[in-house]
Amino acid sequence: MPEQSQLFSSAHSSKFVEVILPLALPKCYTYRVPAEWSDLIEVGMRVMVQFGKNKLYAAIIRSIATSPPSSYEAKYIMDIIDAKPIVGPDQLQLWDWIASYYMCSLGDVMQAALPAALKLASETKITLNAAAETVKEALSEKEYLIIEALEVAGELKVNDIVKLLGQKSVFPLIKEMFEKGYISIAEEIKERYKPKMRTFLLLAELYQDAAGRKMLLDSLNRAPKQQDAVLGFLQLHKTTAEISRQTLMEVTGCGNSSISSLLEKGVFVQVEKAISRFDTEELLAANEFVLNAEQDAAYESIQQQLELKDTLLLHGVTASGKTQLYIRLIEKVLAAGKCALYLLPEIALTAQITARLKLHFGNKLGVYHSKFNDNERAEVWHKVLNGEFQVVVGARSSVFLPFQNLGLIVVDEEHENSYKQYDPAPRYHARDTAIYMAYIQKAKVLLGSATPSVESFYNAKAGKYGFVQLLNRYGDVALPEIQLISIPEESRKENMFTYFSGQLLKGIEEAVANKEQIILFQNRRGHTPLLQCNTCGFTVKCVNCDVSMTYHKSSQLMHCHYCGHVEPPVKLCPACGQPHIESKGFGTERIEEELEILMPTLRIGRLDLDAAKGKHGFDRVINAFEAYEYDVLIGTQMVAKGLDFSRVTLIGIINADTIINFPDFRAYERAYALFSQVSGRAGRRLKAGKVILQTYTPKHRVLEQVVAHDYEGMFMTEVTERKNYLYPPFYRLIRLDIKHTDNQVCYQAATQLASTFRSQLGGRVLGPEPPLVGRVRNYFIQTITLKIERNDMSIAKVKEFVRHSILYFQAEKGNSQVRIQVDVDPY
DNA sequence: AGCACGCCGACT
DNA sequence: GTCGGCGTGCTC
Repeated sequence: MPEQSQLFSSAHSSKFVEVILPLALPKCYTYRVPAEWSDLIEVGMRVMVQFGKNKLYAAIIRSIATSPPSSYEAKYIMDIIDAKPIVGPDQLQLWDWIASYYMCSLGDVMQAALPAALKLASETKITLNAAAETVKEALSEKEYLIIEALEVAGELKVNDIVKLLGQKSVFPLIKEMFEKGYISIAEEIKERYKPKMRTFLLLAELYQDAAGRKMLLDSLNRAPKQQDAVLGFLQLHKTTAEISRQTLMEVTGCGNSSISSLLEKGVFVQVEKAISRFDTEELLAANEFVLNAEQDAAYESIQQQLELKDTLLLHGVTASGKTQLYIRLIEKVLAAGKCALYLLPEIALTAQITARLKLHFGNKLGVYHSKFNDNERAEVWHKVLNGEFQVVVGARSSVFLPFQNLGLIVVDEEHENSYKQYDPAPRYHARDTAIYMAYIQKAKVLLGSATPSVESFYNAKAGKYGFVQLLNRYGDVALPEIQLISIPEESRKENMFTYFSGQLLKGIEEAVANKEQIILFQNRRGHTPLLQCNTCGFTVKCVNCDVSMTYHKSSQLMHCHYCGHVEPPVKLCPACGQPHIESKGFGTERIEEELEILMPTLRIGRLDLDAAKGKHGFDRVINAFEAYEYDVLIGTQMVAKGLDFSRVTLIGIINADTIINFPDFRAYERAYALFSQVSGRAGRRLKAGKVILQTYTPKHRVLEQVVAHDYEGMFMTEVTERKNYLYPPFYRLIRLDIKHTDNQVCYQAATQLASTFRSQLGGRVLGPEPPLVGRVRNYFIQTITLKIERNDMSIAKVKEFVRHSILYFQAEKGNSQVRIQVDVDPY
């Protein structure tokens, strides 16, 4: 890399770019652009910059200035990566909004927004210095180790050396070895997006006409394989303009060597070309569906209301044909020359819905979610950018795709909490982000759900959103009948067989006899979630987290579901040494095991996070169930989401209580949604389905509402509760998690912060208190919750105050190791 | 994030 | 003494 300061030291008409770095930094940085490049740069392009000592990053240009910064000398950008911007001004405006609304840095937003292949960063590579002759005797032990490893591996990363030596600070040593001339150090950027290449064959000029072809074929009389290849080529050429080497081999069945000979003879010429990763050869004719009268009325109403309102809630019972409405609306948007985005919760992004949309939109449709690899995601990004994809179905992160003229965003299953990102910042809600993006691009938003979130339903009722209902299932299939089973009562009647009531077992038997299928729902994976000593009461906990270990039968190990730590199961109590370890509670594996014992001929499949592991694990189980290889599918939440099996007539909910009793203000809402959704899996075609719901509290109001399919009833009671206890939609919540490896330090930090907040916000501050799981991955946690009323104090002011308080707190000595996470609108 | 610098305890 | 850990501050 040339010394830039010398190259460009006389520049006088340079421009200055303010860039976003893909790091959690509180502000943006300004770099100088060499004069000869100043006409090339545009906002939204990536530039390569050096940040700090020697790290290189691809940064996004946020703004361009013509005068230099006053207080420091700006470094030069090293390169311009893009010929055209990869994000538009609308995207950058969205990033700004997210950073301020969700209280995170622009760098965090950039990390979430861009597909990995577009985020370049250098990596320090260490190689042997070929010029140096190392005298092995003169080396220290560590130097010797490194050089030996380099001789074997060729190159090492800094992290490799950390591992090799088993020590943390490794830089001084590397620096010293570099100065002695033993090694070379280079910052390497790997270009991560690679277009997919394919080799195509062309027939040489000489053989283009009939005479030439005849001569060619005659000359190959003694090489029948090659003759076949040429004949095959000519045949294909009638229908396809470009013939790849691979296709020709597949079609004619001739080998690599025949084609190589033909290339050598100059019959074929070979060219490398970039091709799309999303070949949609099988563009099937769109199957025409007709909207029924209710859908038709809904369609008209949606159109009308969207003239006046920007967002509309479509409340449609399961299987009422919402997807068909979405497709019609998207078609209309496309006809007007605009784009559409169809958001789905990650887990529901199954082949089923994607295939349906593909049928309608063919190669205008892009699919975007985390199961795709880096290159595929980057390709979707580029195709949205150049307008090839006018419709995208995707999970939450697709709100970041670089659309320029969105007409409609559909947020399907609007109530799903997986729309809220929790783990790395930005902790954004894709539904709310979509609404903001639609506002930027003057597009409309359609929220759809059978069980809308209380917030959205409230907004609809209040007239803020448009509102349309679909109250009947498509084809007038009846809603499933839900039967509550009281576990205590059945136990008294001795009608419980381990976890199954007599009614449930009978239902399973009947369904199997009718060649129908059953889904059993148990919202807990693994075999035994709690191992407890019968003698002293000790429970086996994770070494890193404050949760009990779950025994998994499949691995024969105890797993921590929070940090992934595994251990062999204990035989003796670690506290008292007695061998009386008792298994308490049950997960999907245990249900499977017990059902196998009760009904040995049953064909049972299981679908949970463990079974769905691997790239196609999920699809494999689903496909097997669909192909009737199982009678019963046992699963967690996963079985509830958007799957559609025609043979399923019975749903069993093994135990409703853990979900209802979850300590969270949204627990009832979530329970209602989950049970309704699981129930909706039953009887989607001709026959009405049945749901057997086992519980310890059959009189619970939420369960009564579930049985009555009374969404509005649930909504009304929830709204009252929310109003009384100061929760959304009446109040806004901001949650702060304070984390530290030392419980005492953590508590003190949280207390200090809480009192700072209280000085301004008074009773709006709750806590600190430890959350449900008080320690995760060796970090103790304290939580502070802020409840801010909607109409009084400006939320922006509160956020600014909180941000300042945190900044001030962390600048104090001794607080730098305290981690503070802010979660706006927590879920 | 990642790297330098400075302070401090535990070893040759 | 000095090596290596940890806390702090800064990066255009």
